[in-house]
Amino acid sequence: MSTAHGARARARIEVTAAIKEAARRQLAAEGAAKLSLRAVARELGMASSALYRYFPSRDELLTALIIDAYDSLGEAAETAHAEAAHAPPARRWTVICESARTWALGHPHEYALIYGSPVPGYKAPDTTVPAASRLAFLVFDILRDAHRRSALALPPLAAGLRPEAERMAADLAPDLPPEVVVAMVAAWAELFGLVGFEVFGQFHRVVEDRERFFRHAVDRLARSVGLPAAS
Amino acid sequence: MSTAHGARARARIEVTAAIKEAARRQLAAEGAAKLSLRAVARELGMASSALYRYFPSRDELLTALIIDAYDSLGEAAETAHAEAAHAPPARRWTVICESARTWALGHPHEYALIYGSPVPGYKAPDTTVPAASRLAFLVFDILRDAHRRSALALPPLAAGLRPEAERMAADLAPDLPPEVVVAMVAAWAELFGLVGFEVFGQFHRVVEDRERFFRHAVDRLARSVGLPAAS
DNA sequence: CGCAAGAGAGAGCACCGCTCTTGCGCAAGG
DNA sequence: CCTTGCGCAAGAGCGGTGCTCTCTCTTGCG
Repeated sequence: MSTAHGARARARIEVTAAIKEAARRQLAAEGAAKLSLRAVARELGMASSALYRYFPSRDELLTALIIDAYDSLGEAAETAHAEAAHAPPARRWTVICESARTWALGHPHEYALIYGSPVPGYKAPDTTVPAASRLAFLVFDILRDAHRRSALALPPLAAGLRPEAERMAADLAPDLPPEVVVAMVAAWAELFGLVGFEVFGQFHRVVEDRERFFRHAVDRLARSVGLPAAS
Repeated sequence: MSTAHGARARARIEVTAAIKEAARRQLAAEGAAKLSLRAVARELGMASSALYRYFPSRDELLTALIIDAYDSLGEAAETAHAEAAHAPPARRWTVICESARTWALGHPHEYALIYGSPVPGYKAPDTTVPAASRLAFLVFDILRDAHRRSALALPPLAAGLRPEAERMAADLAPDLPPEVVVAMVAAWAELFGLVGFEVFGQFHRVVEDRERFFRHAVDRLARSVGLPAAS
């Protein structure tokens, strides 16, 4: 089905890639809301209607860009993490957080696409899930590793939250203590709160030394999920 | 100039309000990106060009909606806080966080407007700052109160961050310890990470008992800024 | 080598933000 | 009371959008 049996198929793949590339360029320049099929077509020197041979709608093109964005972020984190693979868990957590921040700052519009306000009327298809999960896998791996070495302090857990915590753990990481899973999910959301505030300019005139600030906050997040202090 | 000398001025005020209301309705239905002057005009039964008598551009209308959103959120939080004015600081923090979450869940599109991805090509004017500060004032008041009662534990602060911490404290709350200011700003961003993830659907199939989860996370945030445990 | 399938072009629909001009009607001033 | 000036709405129009439909022409597969 896929593996280029034929020049036709190969040309199709190339044009598809060119479209995505032009779209990504436009995304970076203007943002998702201003992504325009006509402008992409103009840039490629083809009629706007011709694009519909490759993407059935603007939304489908957006989906492709979303998946690419998740993959780009995931790959950035994986690469950064690989270099610190043998560092202590807390250090690996920091590395991942910082690579996420760096990626987000370098690709603000793509970040907005995946962690910003959802595009109204657009429902992300399940196709995006695997790409979106890459980062999470990485983090849970770190926690599992720490847990295996018994280097994980159990965060406190409100009594009333225990059933939900156990449900979440069963779904996400059955081999980790529910306390850790809950703390991790919260830290996850909080991490993207920090990154989002910075990327979206909410720290303007508030935080100046953002790198250090982020590093500090992420350190404290690590502690909140039970990862021992380290740097 | 302003104070209703004449039916003319009053009509103007009413029409302005009607436009904002219709726009808000459309915002809730379609999102900020799809907010269209023509649709608003259609809904009000007037020519699209007539709207420009009231708002010089779509962006100005957006600005008005943004200010209203900040005010609406601020007022919700102030009302909730007033009812708990004499509770211990940690409780007041919880109340504010929960009112912010409740407001955000009830006004997702307005939330996206002020804490989501920035609208491309739109630069928020300084006019929005006062409205945006209402919530922050409230929180700093709580911290000041706790500090006055010596009920504030100093959060740890990375040595390298101290200069920045002192700069931030001087800018934001000179009467609070820099450690607390830094922790508060981080908690602030983290809070909106939690709220944003919930509002934008990122917790779908991950967290089910979101109310309790949020409450738990916010409790831990309180502790992270030095507010003593309480409920 | 013939021909169906695929690719692109172009016109057209309904919508968008925004501008400029025109003309109506209200309200205050003489 | 009448008139005049101004606030306001409307309409046409510009350049843009996503998307559809039809038509032509190329191309590479059987």
